[in-house]
Amino acid sequence: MAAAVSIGEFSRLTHISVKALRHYHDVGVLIPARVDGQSKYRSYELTQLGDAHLVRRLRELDMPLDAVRIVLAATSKRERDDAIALHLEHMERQLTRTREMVASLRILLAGPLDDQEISLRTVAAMTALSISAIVSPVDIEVWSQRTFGQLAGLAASYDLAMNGESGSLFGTSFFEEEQGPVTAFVGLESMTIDLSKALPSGCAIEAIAGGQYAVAVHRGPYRDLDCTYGTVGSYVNTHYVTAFAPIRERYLVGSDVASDPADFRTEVMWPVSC
Amino acid sequence: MAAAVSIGEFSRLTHISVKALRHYHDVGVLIPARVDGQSKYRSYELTQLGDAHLVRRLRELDMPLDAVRIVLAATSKRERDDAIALHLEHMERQLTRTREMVASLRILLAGPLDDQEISLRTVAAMTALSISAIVSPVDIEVWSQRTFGQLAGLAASYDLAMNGESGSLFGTSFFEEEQGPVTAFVGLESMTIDLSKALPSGCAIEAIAGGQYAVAVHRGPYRDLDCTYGTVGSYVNTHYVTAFAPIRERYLVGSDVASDPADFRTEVMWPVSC
DNA sequence: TTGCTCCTCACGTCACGTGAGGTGGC
DNA sequence: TTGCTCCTCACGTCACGTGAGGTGGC
Repeated sequence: MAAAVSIGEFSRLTHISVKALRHYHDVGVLIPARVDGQSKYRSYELTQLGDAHLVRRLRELDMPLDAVRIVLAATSKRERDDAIALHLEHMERQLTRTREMVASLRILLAGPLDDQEISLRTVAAMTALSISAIVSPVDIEVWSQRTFGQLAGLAASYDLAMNGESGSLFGTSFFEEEQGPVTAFVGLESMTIDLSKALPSGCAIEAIAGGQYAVAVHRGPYRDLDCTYGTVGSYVNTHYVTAFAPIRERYLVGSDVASDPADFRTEVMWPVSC
Repeated sequence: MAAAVSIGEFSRLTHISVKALRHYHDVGVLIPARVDGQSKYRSYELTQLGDAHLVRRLRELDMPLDAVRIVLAATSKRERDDAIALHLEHMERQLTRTREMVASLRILLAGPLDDQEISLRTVAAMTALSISAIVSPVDIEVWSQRTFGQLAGLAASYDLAMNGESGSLFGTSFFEEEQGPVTAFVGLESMTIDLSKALPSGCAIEAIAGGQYAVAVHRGPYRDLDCTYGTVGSYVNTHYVTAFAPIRERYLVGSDVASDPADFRTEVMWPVSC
């Protein structure tokens, strides 16, 4: 039987506050070895120190308590390491995002971009291979990467000739409610399409509607798209009226051809009512 | 008079959710240019886009809304840049902390440290120059840096000969309640001390009590002190009883002599009841 | 007129922190 | 016996998100 200590002593041994320890007990992350039935005093065994030190580190890295509980519950060392590695990857992405945002902030503070050229364009309908889903802005970059990869793969395996166009449609709730319908599509050569093989669920061959759009080219990483949205949308709101249709992006230069996000070029297409 | 748009359109123009925009209105961060008296509909002017884009970036960088409000309220560009620079510095520290914690995690997962030698020591009282304050663990590193700098400066200007000892005392609430009394001290040569000049408030020449301690040397960054605390404290709890006295740290090798935290050496002194 | 947009509560989330008020153990 | 430690609520914090239930404008 290992030696047991009070919650206060355990706090000093782990550098975790007493309030936090009680909370970890409540949510089942660090359960005291014994709880006195009468006084409700908690006692911790010294063998729990390892877990506690791990919890402190994971929490410092902002791992959610649910994930921490899973790590501690892992029976094999391999399982545990995997769960942690997953979180570290998540943190990597976070760090990248932060770095990008700092860069983006510096650009914004440096002053407005050069006047962006805005043109009015009438776009015809197009046949395309598409995948749609409910996506939220925080996930959009990863989702797009994956989805355009899938689209290319599908087009190849179904022998569909792409016409080089690629774009996305965004339902308004994507912006207004932090999650909404997004359709990623690649245009197809207008040709007889063999659908003897059924497409996997979730993707479709469909007509992407045409319409009238105000268009500006966004240069740089996707993080800064809001500025170009502001420019194009301001223009439309000043001179025309926003039409009731999804906002559209058209990818001219993306990560498939440029390695540096600074070189990306994206057309922001804002629907205009005629 | 600039063109005005609805909250939904402003959301699409800024990539800020409608709920967030309403919240920013409530807390006075982004106030709509007009609010209809009857319908309570908010309208935003296109001139507010710049502020909104800035808010989005600052929030992505986790700047608190109170700070964001201050940035937007800044009248001069210089004032604004200063407020932002301050936050970026804060983020730098955050990133450093995260990197350190990842490293610390890897060490912890690599397995337990070599058996640490624990010795029992009776320490005599010592005359010291000290500064005390209520500090919380998140601030302790910065506070210690500053305070030991001050102590060295004071000792020099008051012609006090230091004996080379430096350490800190931690009240239990420092660990248990995430904030508590901390005393940083440097030992003085026992000599006649000239106190014709009064010491600045907050610091004192006092006797640091002696006592019996279990001691182990912690090697490496301060982030990992919890492990050594666990080792020493476990030892005491297994073989003795923790005494009612502050926990003490003694700095053998710190940032003044070593540039790499991996080379730091710190004695953790756990009070033992005799 | 129908839907869509917008509105205001009220409450939930996450990981604790902050007291208040009370008990147990040496 | 006195203080100290520990206990359990209940509520606060921060920045929104989640409905519910209702109104306004084209």
